[in-house]
Amino acid sequence: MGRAPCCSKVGLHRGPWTPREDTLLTKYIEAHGEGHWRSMPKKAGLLRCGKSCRLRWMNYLRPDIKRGNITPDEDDLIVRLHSLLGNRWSLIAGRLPGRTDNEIKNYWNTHLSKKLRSQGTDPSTHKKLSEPVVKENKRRIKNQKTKNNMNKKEMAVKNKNKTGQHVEPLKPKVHLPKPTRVTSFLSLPRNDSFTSSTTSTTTTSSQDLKGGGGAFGVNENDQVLVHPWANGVVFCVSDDQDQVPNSADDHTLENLYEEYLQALLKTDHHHDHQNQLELDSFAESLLI
DNA sequence: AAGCGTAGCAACCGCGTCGGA
DNA sequence: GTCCGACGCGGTTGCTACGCT
Repeated sequence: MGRAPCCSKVGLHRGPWTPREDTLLTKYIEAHGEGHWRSMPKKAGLLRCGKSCRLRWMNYLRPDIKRGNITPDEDDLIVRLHSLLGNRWSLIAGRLPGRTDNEIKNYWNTHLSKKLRSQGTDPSTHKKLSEPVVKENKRRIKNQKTKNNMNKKEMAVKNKNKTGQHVEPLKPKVHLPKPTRVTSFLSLPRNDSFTSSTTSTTTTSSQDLKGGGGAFGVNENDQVLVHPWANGVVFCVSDDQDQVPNSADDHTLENLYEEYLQALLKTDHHHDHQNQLELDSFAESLLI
């Protein structure tokens, strides 16, 4: 089935957001909450399409967004999660509170893929390359052809407006969400966004719940412990074997990853065929 | 100093999926 | 069961900053 563009381009602003637009969007969402992106621009007095508003909010204006450099721990976790999940940026971002999928995707494309290549690892397969590739980036040549004639002063002004606000680099503080009890396996939320599942400041729409997953274990009351950062991986099969970290103080990112990996590959030493089936099943669970 | 090439990242685009009518 | 609006995701593009020659 054909699909119409998300919005009419006629009369709508495009390109970098102005501080005024940011303010309008922020105030509207603070007053009315997220969601209803399609109708939001009009109600908020913005000449933007809903998609653009959503993107701006999700990737830049959200109050819980963590700005600043990716830490080595985060860096390492991204690489490892990518080896498990592939280019599922939203899932990876869901494990890095305060980071957005766009940010992680950009970071991967600009830093990590090159870093892995320089280390002799294929960034897409995470397997060793026969020859390390140091240089890449073919597309830039094309971009040069599109460069305009704007002078330095104009460029500086435009770039300043691009972000609309000064952002202090913050030292990221990685923390884990607490488990959430739900009563049914079938009702497990699948939520990419850690924040939307662990805070009450924003409304969680049904669409929000479609996106992610949670680590869960079944207790004797047939309840489930959900960890939004673990996306469907079973961590606790009984109360006695509860390996779920309760706070960031208890576990480092390394431990988090190890548990994640162990749960994922817990049958690693069993039959390959069975193991593959379980991995396939896990992969499917990510897609549900 | 000027031009060129690259890095970095915000924003856009198109498609897939979900859920209600 | 079908249609369609809305949303979310991943890939890609556009633009500025900056380093190198």
